[in-house]
Amino acid sequence: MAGKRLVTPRKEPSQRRSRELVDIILKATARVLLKDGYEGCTTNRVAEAAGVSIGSVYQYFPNKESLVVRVMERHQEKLRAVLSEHLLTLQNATLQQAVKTLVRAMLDVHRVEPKLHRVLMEQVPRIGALKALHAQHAAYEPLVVAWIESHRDQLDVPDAKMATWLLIAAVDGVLQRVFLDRPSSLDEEQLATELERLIVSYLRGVT
Amino acid sequence: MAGKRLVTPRKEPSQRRSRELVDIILKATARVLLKDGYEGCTTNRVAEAAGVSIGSVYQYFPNKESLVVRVMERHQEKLRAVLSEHLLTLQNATLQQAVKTLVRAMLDVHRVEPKLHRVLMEQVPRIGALKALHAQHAAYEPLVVAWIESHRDQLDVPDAKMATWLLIAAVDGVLQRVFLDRPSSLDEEQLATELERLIVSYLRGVT
DNA sequence: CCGCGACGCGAGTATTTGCTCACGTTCAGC
DNA sequence: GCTGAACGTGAGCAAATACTCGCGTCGCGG
Repeated sequence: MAGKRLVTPRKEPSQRRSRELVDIILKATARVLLKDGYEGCTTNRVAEAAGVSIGSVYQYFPNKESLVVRVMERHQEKLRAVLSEHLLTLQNATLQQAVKTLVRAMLDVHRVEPKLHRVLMEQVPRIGALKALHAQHAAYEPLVVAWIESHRDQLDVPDAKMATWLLIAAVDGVLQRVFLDRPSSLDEEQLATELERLIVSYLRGVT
Repeated sequence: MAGKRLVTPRKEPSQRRSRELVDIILKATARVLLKDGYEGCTTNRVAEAAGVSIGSVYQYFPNKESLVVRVMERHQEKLRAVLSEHLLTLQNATLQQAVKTLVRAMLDVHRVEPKLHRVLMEQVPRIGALKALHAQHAAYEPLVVAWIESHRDQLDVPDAKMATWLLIAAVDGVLQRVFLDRPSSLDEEQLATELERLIVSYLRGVT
């Protein structure tokens, strides 16, 4: 009988006023997350920050978790938009060019509302939405695999799937760290160059 | 006047019985973390799991956070022990050998109580202890930097510090991911080999 | 203009949480 | 064995939290 926790809205807003309300609530949630972190992000505080009654919040969100999940989803939609835009340009590019645009793309992705991104990555305990994030990453994998396989002659990669997984994990790990510690001494341009070197070296292989 | 939150014990256990008590409490905390996650890890539940009065918990721990912090610290002491042991062997090793032992070392590190490790990494919101972890990583950086610089003739690295930072971030990111998703299809031996390839390629450079 | 459903409100509730404190128990030194 | 300090207990408190519900308001089809 222990039903799962709902994260879907309990009522779909139909009139314009209510759709705006939902937007206001979500923006307030993001603000509270930034200001007070996840632990301090209570439903009452969100309602207050939104200038909205707590009852109104529960009209469209079944519980606290669903609020944060929706904020994450919205954020990731933006990220995906940015990434997709870049990915279009790498159809017929050289190895160097392709890697370059990919690295810049991922750096760009992390520049979308970096503070919110940081809080979401850093503080939000792993709620369901994180699986969605990994699933999204996984969605891009076949693209990269295909690209690698179509350039096999220039590369030295025994297992395209493995290489893809490894590269995505590595690059993502690096970016994660850059935007968590933000070592100010770190020049972003240099970082990009080195990341490119890392990827190209690995793909080209050595004897 | 808003004092910082204490994480140091409010009273040092002096007799043997009480020292054992502290140990029991910390082990119970770890168990509860595993079973109920961070959110579900309440002081009352920890006391119950330890078969100990809630009052006894507060005799040695000033608040809930300090419990988790101590668990993290203990865990990391173990990790550091494992890593240090491995690092001793790479004084005068070839590039290939050194990288190999390093990769194995880091894989080994993640095998110490992996379930606890996962919960700590995944669920524990970033409390003070995480900074300690990064500081610890940073502590090993100079070692690697020195090693790189002493092997400069065999390598192609413009900036040793940058390269070190990047490699540690990348490898750590990969391992993080391995032990979070645990894609069972992933052969650990193959992963180690590929990680070595990644590192060696980057350090050797390509034209 | 009317009526009804969607909308918005916020005081209030039930529960949970971290934590205290007054009191009983064990231990070490004499 | 006696004594005082260290230890251990758990009922219970103050505060916070997620969430409800009855009521007033708005807006759209007719």
